[in-house]
Amino acid sequence: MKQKKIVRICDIASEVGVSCSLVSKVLCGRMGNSTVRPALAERIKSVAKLRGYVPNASAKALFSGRQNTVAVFVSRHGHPESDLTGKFIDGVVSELSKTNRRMLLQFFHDEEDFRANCMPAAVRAVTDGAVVGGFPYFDIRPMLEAVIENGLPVATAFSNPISTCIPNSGVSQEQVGYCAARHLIECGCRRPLFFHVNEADGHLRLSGFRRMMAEAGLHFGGSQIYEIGSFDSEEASVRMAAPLLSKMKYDGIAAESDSAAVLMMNAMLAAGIRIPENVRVLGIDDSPLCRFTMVPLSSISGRDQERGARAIRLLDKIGEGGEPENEELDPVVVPRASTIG
Amino acid sequence: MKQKKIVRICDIASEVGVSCSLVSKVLCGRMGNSTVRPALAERIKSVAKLRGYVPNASAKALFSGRQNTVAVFVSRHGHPESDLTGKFIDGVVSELSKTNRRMLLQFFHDEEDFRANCMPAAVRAVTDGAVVGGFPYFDIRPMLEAVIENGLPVATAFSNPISTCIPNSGVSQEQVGYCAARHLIECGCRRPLFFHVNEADGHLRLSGFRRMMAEAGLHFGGSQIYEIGSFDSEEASVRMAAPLLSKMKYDGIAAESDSAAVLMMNAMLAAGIRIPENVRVLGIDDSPLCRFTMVPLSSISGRDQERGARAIRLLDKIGEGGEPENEELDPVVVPRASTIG
DNA sequence: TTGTAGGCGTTATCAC
DNA sequence: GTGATAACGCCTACAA
Repeated sequence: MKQKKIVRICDIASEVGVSCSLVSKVLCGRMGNSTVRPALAERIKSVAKLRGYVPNASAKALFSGRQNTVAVFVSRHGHPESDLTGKFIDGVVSELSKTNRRMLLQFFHDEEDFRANCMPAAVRAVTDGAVVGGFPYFDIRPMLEAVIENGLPVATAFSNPISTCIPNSGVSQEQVGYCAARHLIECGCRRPLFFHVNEADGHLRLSGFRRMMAEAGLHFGGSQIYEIGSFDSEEASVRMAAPLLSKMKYDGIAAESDSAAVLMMNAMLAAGIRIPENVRVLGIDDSPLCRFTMVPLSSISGRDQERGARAIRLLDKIGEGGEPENEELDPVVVPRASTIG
Repeated sequence: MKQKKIVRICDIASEVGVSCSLVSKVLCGRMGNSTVRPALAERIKSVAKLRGYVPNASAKALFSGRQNTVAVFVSRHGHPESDLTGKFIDGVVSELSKTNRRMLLQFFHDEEDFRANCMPAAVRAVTDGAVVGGFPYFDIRPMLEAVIENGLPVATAFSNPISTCIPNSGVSQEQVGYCAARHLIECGCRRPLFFHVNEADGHLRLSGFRRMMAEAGLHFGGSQIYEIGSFDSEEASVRMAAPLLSKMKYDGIAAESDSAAVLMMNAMLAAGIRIPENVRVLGIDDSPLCRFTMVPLSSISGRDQERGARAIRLLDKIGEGGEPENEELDPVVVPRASTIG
């Protein structure tokens, strides 16, 4: 493989017949106290372009002390079908590419994993900052704070901030619940059930749901809340729930995940219940699978892609010395046939 | 934010009272013609560890001329629900992390996009190689070959190699078709339909399917092949197909995507057809959604995660001067209720 | 308006 | 056994 020579600043300098420093100043546009004849500047630029000059990133990084790399840690939680991580990474990548930065991507599964793989000192030496997204493991908080103490900016993209000193690109889980209830009510529901996951943000969603129900003057009692345990056990839980449902009176279901919603929907359809005529069904996450269910599933989107991009911007802000800021996007309803027929 | 001082080799050297070069040799384990007293070596290592020394990646890269970064270009094709890119990236990341390398990730959607965003000269200066995966756009082949001419190793993870000078981590599409037919036959099918996508590897899958049918001595005529156009139009196509099906005689369906399979399955279930008792249904890609369909969907996996890791290894081989090698994994059947009841 | 010198952190070579 | 030195490519004071 014939390794074509990489052109350096001094190659251009000697071709044009000027000094390296002049070429450097012209090419990076920061002339300091110097000036150049415009014609010469043009000449330098055109030769650089002609020879395909590309600055050596390592040398730049060595000089500037910046790595042009951001560490991105994502916990791939139990719902691969939601493609939350894919959307998040999409957003991060598109934002980073605007400024020609690279990504050090690492997946983790729990606190232990995080400690072992994501936060070794190397991160400090190889990156300019870290963004953490995915499932909000509160246990990693002390580790993140330690990293910040070390001078490395950190931002999170959890639904809610996990530390006052870490900027977070979030989405209001209370609003998620509120939106869910509002949408169901707008679609005609009067007695919805809430499939509750006793994890992370579940209680916020539930309280938002309850708030909207109250605002609408509708009854929402304990019997309308069905606990499905953790996400991991949802499949089993939903199977157990299905027969119970026949004894209950309800005209809508809001589930805390698309998968739970789909499993329920499938069970109801199998039992001859019509969706959305008899029961409206609403999920959370706007998973790709929503388009392919027996009745396409309405869902609430947490705008993960946008939050990925925003996390990077928040990171940059504190990198420039700003105070940690939190952003909170409002979730949006993505209506499909399971609620609007 | 109190920026804790980053410790360098010379900090350790002065603390221990030796020279930088000795510390460097000891810490990176390459002593050249030198030797050290074991006790001193221990001392150096322990101080380095104590102070949390981490080598500066930029300086190393500058010296060695290597960037410790691999460019990863992925075309996010039309099937986000399959999570193919997620699996692929997972594999790539896990392999890269073994050797402490970073990733420059870029998504592209078509040839034009690729030209504009993925192969600018910068890639050459910032990475040690590039891996391209996702949907196999043949149009990018000349661009990749040009990159190779420039001395940058490239590997692909397309189903089939697109160039003799580019190593590929593939999966036999002919085998995908063959496996699909074999699985259906093993499940009792005698007259399956094949939902054919006239794109990329469709013809290979079809010929593999046909081969197995022939081996089994079963008839497989043109009326058993239903063209659903491109992936983009599959939703519409399948909707049109559904009514036609009632007039056809068949006991199985192999579709070239999980989504097409699911759409068909939903249509059949709605028409009162029982799955798998009346018709066995099989998809391709082993998408996350397979677990959540009305009847869980059997599917053929192209082992994308494994192929991501292998692509990196192939890249490393040619980076070390090896000849381009192709690997071809065999697909595997992931059986679920839609075929095995 | 242009050039020179020094430094960023590391490593390999060679001298002591 | 250990240390001095140059080099990797770029950038910025400062000198001319």
